[in-house]
Formats: sequence, structure tokens, C-alpha cells
Amino acid sequence: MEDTVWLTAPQLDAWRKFISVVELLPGALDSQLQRDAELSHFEYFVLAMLSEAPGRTLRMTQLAGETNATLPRLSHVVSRLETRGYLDRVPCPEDRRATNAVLSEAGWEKVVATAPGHVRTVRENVIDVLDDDDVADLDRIMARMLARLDPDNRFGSVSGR
Amino acid sequence: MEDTVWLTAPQLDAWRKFISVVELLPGALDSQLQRDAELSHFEYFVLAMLSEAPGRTLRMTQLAGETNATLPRLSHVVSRLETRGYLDRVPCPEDRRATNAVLSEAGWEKVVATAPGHVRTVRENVIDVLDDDDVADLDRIMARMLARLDPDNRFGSVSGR
DNA sequence: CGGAATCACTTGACGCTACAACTAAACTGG
DNA sequence: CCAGTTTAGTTGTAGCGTCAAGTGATTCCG
Repeated sequence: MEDTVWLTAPQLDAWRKFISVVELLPGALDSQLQRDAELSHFEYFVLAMLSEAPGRTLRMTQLAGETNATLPRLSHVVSRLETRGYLDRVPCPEDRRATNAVLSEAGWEKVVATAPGHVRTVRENVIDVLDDDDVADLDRIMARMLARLDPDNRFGSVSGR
Repeated sequence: MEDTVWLTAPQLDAWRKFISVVELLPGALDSQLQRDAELSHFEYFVLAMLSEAPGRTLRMTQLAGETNATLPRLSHVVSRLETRGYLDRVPCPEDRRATNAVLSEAGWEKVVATAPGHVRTVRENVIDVLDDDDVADLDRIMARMLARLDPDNRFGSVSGR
């Protein structure tokens, strides 16, 4: 187990650029959302996932899966969003261990108001610098990485929806 | 300024996978390094950049650039690494406002000991799922994003070195 | 059935990061 | 040559995330 296979020059180049993007992108998303909506990217993402769910409702565990978050992290964030009036915790009737997070009307309006600016930021930093082939390449490459990073596929990689 | 251009279906697919990877990858890198070396990925990265610098020495600002970090963040982390004996702060003789971070012998040995496991993790999660064409595509795509995210090119994107 | 294991969270404490304010050194223009 | 500005870095604080532990509810199985 002891003979390290180092990266080739092209692999190292790609890796260094990739890791830089991975470090810089969250900050870019966070600062736009913070500035324009006083929301972190993760908070926005939670509200956005709820807004697309049937009944604007999701179980905590399912929501954690869709947002790639641990349950404690989600629990804390949901508490804050609840305090701010963007969603409610409702005990799940079928399984009394479970909790449903339900988007409030104010939360829905917040998403509607915030989405355009967010999409613009995503376009500016990511999508609009890519042509159609790049987008296809990105999709393929990220799918491969996800298969490793998220083997159980907790994240709902529903394609083509 | 009010007519949002939403993402097309392929763009949305690629974006969702990409953002999932961006969320999951840091955790994967951090947990391996934490487990095997009690280092965060950022701490490792700081030591690694120093280990490659001439004289294993870098000005704080330059180091911040190479690690895509803000100066306050770097300053805190350097303090911790200094306490742990992996590097030293040395006032810069030419400019007495500036501080040089110098990798200690213990720091060098830490990098040498830690690098193989880290490279293995990078291979497992990223590089080894890609063929040569994928790597080239990734390099091209990330270069385009970096041009937006890091316009001043603080990060030293030295290609092909 | 009933105790044990598992599940679905929640909570608390600690560590890290960002932001803002501060210090000190080095330019810059009158 | 010195006031004002910019540069380089540090420090304090507040907020977010992780990890470990705890609480009920539910399932498993002998």
C-alpha cells in the first residue's frame, strides 16, 4: 500500500483549477444571496427544495438528502428559518418520530423574490461561460464524481426533469 | 432588468450535479485529512504551498492568494499551525509591514507524511473516475469559471508547470 | 408480547470563517 | 518633510457546521 501514484501534469493542472473553483464558488453564491436577500446559499437551497416539493412539504431526512446536508446541520438551519417565519415544523402524523418541514407563504414569496437574482449569479459565474458542449461535459464529469462522493445517491440526481 | 432567463433542462441538470459535488467534496477531503493527519484540507493546503515555495517561505499575502483565502482566515490558520510547530512567522526584512511564513522541519515532514494519503483520496474521488479527455474537459471548464470567479487571477493558475 | 436495537431527529459545545475594526509601516503629493 | 492615503497584517466577535450525546418512537425477534 506504499507506493504513491502522483498526478500527471495535466491531472494536476485540472485538479488545481477545480479545487480553486470549489473554494471560491460558495463564497460567490453566499455573498450575492446575503447581500440581496440576507440568506446563505444553503438556506436558499433549503427553501428552494421545499418550494418544489409536493405540498411544499418534506421530511427532514429527505430534505437533508436533497440538500446534501447532515441532519444536525439541517435541523439548526430549519430552526433559524422557522424563527424567521419562512417555514414551519409539523410533526408527521404517519410516523411520530419524523418531522415535516413546510414552507410558509412568506417562505414561498421569499423564494420567488430571491430566485431571479440567484439564477443571474449562477449564470454569470458558471453557466454563461460554457457552451452547450461544455455543459454536457460538465454534466458527465460531475455525474461520475457524484457516484463516488454520494454512493448511496442520497442526492436525488433525477435526470432530465 | 426584470426578465429572468431561467436555465434550460440540460443546464439545470449539470448545475445541480455540480453544486452537489461542490458541497460534498470539501467534506470528503477534510474527513480523510482529519482522520489521518489531524489537519483540515485548508491547513494541509497551506503547508503544501509553503513546501513548494523557494526557501519554503512565502509572504502572508502571497500565501493567501495561492490558497484562495482571505487574509484574516489565513492569519488565524497560520497562528494555529505556528502553535503546533509546523511553521514560523518571521518579520520580512525588506518590508517591515510584511510577515513571512516559513515551513519548519516538522512541517515539512508533516507534508511528506500526509501527501500520499491525500493524493489517494483525490484520485479516488476525482481523478480516477475520469479518462484523459475528461481531464482536459475539466481543465478547460474550470479555467473558464476561474476567469469569472477570480478575475484578478490572484490564484496562480500557472499552466503546464 | 417485551426487551433490544434502530431510526428520526434535536440539542449543546466547540472550532472555524467572515466581517469589521484596529495597528503599524510605507508611499505620495504639496 | 509631513499630513493623508494605501498597504500588510492581526485581532475580536458573531454566526454557522460538525461531532457527540440525548430523547422518543418504532421495528425486530425470540
